[in-house]
Amino acid sequence: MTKKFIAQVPGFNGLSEEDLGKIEAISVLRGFKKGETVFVEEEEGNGFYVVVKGGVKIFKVSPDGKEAILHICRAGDHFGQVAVYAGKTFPAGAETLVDSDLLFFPRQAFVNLIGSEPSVALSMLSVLSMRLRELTAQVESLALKEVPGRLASYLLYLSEKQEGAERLVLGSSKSQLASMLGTTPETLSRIFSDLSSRGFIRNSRGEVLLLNRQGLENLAEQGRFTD
Amino acid sequence: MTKKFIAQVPGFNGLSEEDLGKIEAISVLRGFKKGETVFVEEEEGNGFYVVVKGGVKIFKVSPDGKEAILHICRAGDHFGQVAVYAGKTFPAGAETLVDSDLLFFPRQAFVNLIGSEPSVALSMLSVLSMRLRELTAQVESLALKEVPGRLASYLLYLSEKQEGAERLVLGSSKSQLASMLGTTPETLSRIFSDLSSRGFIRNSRGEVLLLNRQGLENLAEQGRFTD
DNA sequence: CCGAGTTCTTGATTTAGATCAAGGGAAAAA
DNA sequence: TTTTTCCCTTGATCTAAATCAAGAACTCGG
Repeated sequence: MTKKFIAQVPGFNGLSEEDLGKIEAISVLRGFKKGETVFVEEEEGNGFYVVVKGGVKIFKVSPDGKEAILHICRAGDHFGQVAVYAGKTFPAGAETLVDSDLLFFPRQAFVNLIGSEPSVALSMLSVLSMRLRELTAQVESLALKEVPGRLASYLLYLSEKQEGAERLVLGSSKSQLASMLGTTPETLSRIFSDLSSRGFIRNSRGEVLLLNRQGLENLAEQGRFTD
Repeated sequence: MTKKFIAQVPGFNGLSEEDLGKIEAISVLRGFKKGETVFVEEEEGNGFYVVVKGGVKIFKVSPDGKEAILHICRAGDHFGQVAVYAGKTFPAGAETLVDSDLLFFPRQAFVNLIGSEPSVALSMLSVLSMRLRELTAQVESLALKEVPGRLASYLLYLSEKQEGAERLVLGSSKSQLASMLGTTPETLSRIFSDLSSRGFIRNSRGEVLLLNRQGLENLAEQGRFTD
């Protein structure tokens, strides 16, 4: 039953029936209510997770309570692997945004599996590499782009994830989005209305309509308005 | 001859003599002059590198010429692996900072090796995971800390890499350091003199003396001055 | 359908840091 | 040594974005 799901998870797809069976055998399904903590930063990690249903934010908090969201994981996304392969602690915290089902993979069992199934190892290397690519883009955004440029990049990224749709679902509150882009809700709100008045987007109830993709691409590329 | 070196590379150490021999067999040693391009962003990657001697900066550039340095690789560091395991292009550019010797590992040969040697696969997962942890810290710094906090974090990180020394070698120009911290040379210079006048550090010719580790740790943790 | 609690927007003000603009010093070349 | 070049520092100004402060608009439980 979960095997059918596992066969479609990025990083597990393309694996043999046999591999899938072994993966399923060691996995544990866990349900979480909205707002539950999956793990906290610095916690010892004895396994990693894959989202079956729902959403999980991966985040860091500063001593004065400000939050930086590193990633929002959706169905099919892996998280918490770093603690499995290196060090032992999670580099960030994880909390569900909505009621969610997660598959848990215990560390030792999964490491054993990798040891005997090179195809699984290669898949995991690929998953980690893609995450690395995304984090690289995030550092680039924060270091080189102004907030409007970061928002444009993010909207285009979302559109890509949603099959290139012009009408896209934000899937997170504006405040959370602000935390992902390294800014505040106030600033983000102003930039949304600026982009709207420029005719780049239209924005209503958690949905955004891309009206000028070219303009957004330019803004994302340049990192700021060029006029 | 390179085998001796390989045996000490993080990610390869701890492997059997046999594994090391196979790794050596597929590696190619390449020499680079200072300032040479190893690869450019978006280039197709047909392998990855390990620094034997020297230093390599991994960076992104914005259209208006500003540079964000993601990492400076030193002896023993791996780079360019993302292109081997996922996608095919390098997510950032790489250029030598000094005359450098690099070991190159061709994609297909290395993937084959991983397929037959699970221990190598686990080592690579560990290397990628550590990189992920570092990038996570970088995003946190950029999103949550002010420049003085980022500098403090970086100095402590360097000190750790240099066996906890109080006197540490920056190993890069102030301008490069500014690019690593997501700021400008002017701002960095001001912050160096501020930290000096507060008695936190002393600074001369590429060396920094940590005079108040507690103060720096506090600054790094808080992300800014608390007075 | 209504009220309580969020979350979002808009406005006024402040501020960290970028930018612009000269100097000053150390290293490399001559 | 002297000159050239590059990098670093210091100063003055400007600006993107944070912060502070109300309102307005959704959301949800009753």
